[in-house]
Formats: sequence, structure tokens, C-alpha cells
Amino acid sequence: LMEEILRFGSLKKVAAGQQLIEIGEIITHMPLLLSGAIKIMREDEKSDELLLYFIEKGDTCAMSFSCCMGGSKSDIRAVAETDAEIIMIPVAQMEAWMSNYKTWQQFVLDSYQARMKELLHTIDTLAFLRMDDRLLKHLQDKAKVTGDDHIHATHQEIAYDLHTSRVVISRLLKKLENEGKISMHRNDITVIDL
Amino acid sequence: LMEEILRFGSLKKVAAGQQLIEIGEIITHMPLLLSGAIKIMREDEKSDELLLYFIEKGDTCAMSFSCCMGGSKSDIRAVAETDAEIIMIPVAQMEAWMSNYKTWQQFVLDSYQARMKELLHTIDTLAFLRMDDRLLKHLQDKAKVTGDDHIHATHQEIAYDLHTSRVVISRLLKKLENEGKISMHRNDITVIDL
DNA sequence: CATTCTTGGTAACAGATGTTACAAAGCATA
DNA sequence: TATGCTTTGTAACATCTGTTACCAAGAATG
Repeated sequence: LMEEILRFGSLKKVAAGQQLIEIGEIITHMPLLLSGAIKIMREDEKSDELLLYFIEKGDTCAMSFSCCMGGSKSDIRAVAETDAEIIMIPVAQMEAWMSNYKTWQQFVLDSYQARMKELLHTIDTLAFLRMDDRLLKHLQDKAKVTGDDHIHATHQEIAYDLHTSRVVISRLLKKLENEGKISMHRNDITVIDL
Repeated sequence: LMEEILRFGSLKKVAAGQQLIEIGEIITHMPLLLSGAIKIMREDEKSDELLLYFIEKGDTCAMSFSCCMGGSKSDIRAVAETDAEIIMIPVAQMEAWMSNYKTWQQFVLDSYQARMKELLHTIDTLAFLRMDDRLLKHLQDKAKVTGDDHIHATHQEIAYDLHTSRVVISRLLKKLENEGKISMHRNDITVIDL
């Protein structure tokens, strides 16, 4: 299987901030993430955004798999959170491997399972947490996937990820700073409470 | 495949309100829903509940599949919303069919895909809608899966499903009634705006 | 240094949601 | 009928979140 992955997959290097998949786009390749992190976003009709979760090294986007197989359109947007290396696998191979390689079959099922858990986690966050906790959790997650406790993001960018307004984020960040959980400078938030 | 399903699956009839799967439970069978509807709930540490979605005729709970295969515990609770007939399939067969039947493989993948979409829908609802719209949507969904525009539920029960308080539901129901979208009697809400 | 743009801080207010408390209506049962 | 339980209605208030407006600090550029 490894051999086939190397033979048919094409390596793609992307820079932080680059968009990989757009909502409504037809998916022809399934990404396997070798290094870096990718953030998966959801958007409604009014262009309101929400960060669903991050994908890390070794993961794949199970949703893209089902899109490929069904020939349907992407429900999500994927954006490189950091510089990243990705192996792109054409849809034809995936279908073949699904029958021929038990390990691939298992990998795909495990991916679905993992993504499902992430979505449940996202739902928990939305349903059961208030914005201050969501914000702290977001900062911690972001620190984790980038491997850096310094976060380089404006308050506005964070507000987009959490689907709220810049003023709310500024207010709550100041509160977190007063509580000693983070420290702030322009374009730089340091997460202390990891 | 149909033959094997009939041979190895056991038919189970459950009454409305009966609990099918509890959080943390080990899953040994995968349910295929023949008739009726099942509601899937999520719960946090503080026992706060949230309705995730309904499962209808012909559907299965893809999450239970992955639980079976991985031998892991259920992340959700399943409760019969109406009387229902279910075929329970033992884990051993599922694994075998996965290799032997292309159609079964496809069915499982389609189920994952469908459940994933439902979860995304749930996330949209939580992230982008206010409580009044969530409530109306919930009533409409409930009317749809039961096939009855009369909903027999107390305000408290609805509040649990939407993870809010009874007073909030009473307030918003009264508002929906004034807007002509529903009509109310004790233990009975009629959805007009379907 | 002067100007401009981006980013962040804060006040003041509006609206949505959650909480507590209490009363009234509907139903069941002795 | 009298009593008690469940369900619903409503007020009053607290808190959280969103919005608007404006200012100030920091960075970039001439």
C-alpha cells in the first residue's frame, strides 16, 4: 500500500493561509497531511464563518473521501493554518484500495470515526460553553497545532473563527489577561494556561 | 446480502421512549431502522443534554458501526422517539460483509456521509440560529419524523432537547403562537408553518 | 517628522437568553 | 367536591453577547 501511495500520490507543499478546498467545489483528490496543520471552516448562506476543527499530521479529511466517492460537492472550506506538506491521492486509487487493502479500509473508517468525534467535540463547545471558555479553548487548540504558545492573529481573525465580533473578543481577551491565563501584545497572544 | 441480513440479524421492537444505547456503553450490534424514529442525544459532564438529530426508516447509526469495529464506547445516547422496529446485526457479520459485499461497504460509507451531514447541520443550527428559529426548526423536524403535526411534549421536554430552560421555551412558544406559526394546548403543540 | 493605515481599548446601549419566584390552569385521584 | 400534582404563564431581574461609536496606540510609509 505504501508503495502505491508513493506511486500515485502527488506531493503538494502549501504556505500558511493558502486555501485548499472551497465550499461547493468538486473534490477529485483526497489529502493526506504529512506535516503542518489545516483548519476546516463551515459557512452559512450569509457568509458567516465558523471554525470546525484542525487537521494535524497523519490525519486526512474524511469528508473529502465521501465527497470523492459520491462525486458530490464539498461542505467545508480547508485553509492551511501553517505551512504544510500534503500527499494528494486521486479518487480512482482510493476506490481500488478500498477493496484491495484491508489496512486502507481500516484507515478510512478510522478517519471517519476521528472526524465524527471532532464534530461532536465542536458541538459540545457550541452547546455547552460560553464565549470566554470557547475563546480560551480556541487559543489552546491553536497553540497545540502550531506547536507554539505564541499566537499571531488579530482579534478580528479570532472573531471570524468563533463567529462573533471583534469587540467581544477584545473584551474577553482582556478578561483572560487579567485572570493571568494569557499575555497580549499587538498581533501576539501568549497562552500561559496550556 | 439481504439473505444474510435476515439470517443473522434479529428483529427488535421497541416502544416510544425506550432507551436503546447509553453513553459509555459498549456496542455489540449495529441497528438498522425499519420503521419509526430514533433520537440521538449528546450529554456533557454536568448531564446537560442536547438533541443531535433524528434517525429515520432505512437509516442506521454510523457511529455505532465505528464503535463496534473499534470496540470503543458509545459517544451518544439513542432513545426511541416513536414505536420502532429495528434489525440488530452482530459485529462479527459486519466485518465479514465489509470485505465480501461491495454494496454493504457502500452502505456503510453512505451512512457515515449522511451522519456527518446531519452533524454539520446541527452545528449550523447551534452556531448560526437564535433560539426562536431553533425551536421552530425542532418542532418541524419532530413533526416530520413522527408524521404528525401534533406534537405531544411538555415545554420542559423540549427545553431538554434544545439545552435551554423551560421558561425560555414557554416564552418563545407563546411568541410563535402569536405569529400564527403554531397553536398550543396542554401537552399538544400543532405546527402550522410546516 | 507628518501622515496614514491597522489594530486594540472602552463606553454605552440593545437584545437575547438564563434564573427565580409565584400564580393559575388543567388533570388525576381520593 | 376537595386535594394534590403537573404543566403553563408571566413578571422581574441578571448576565451574556452583539452593536455602534469613538479614541488611542502601534506600525508603515512618505
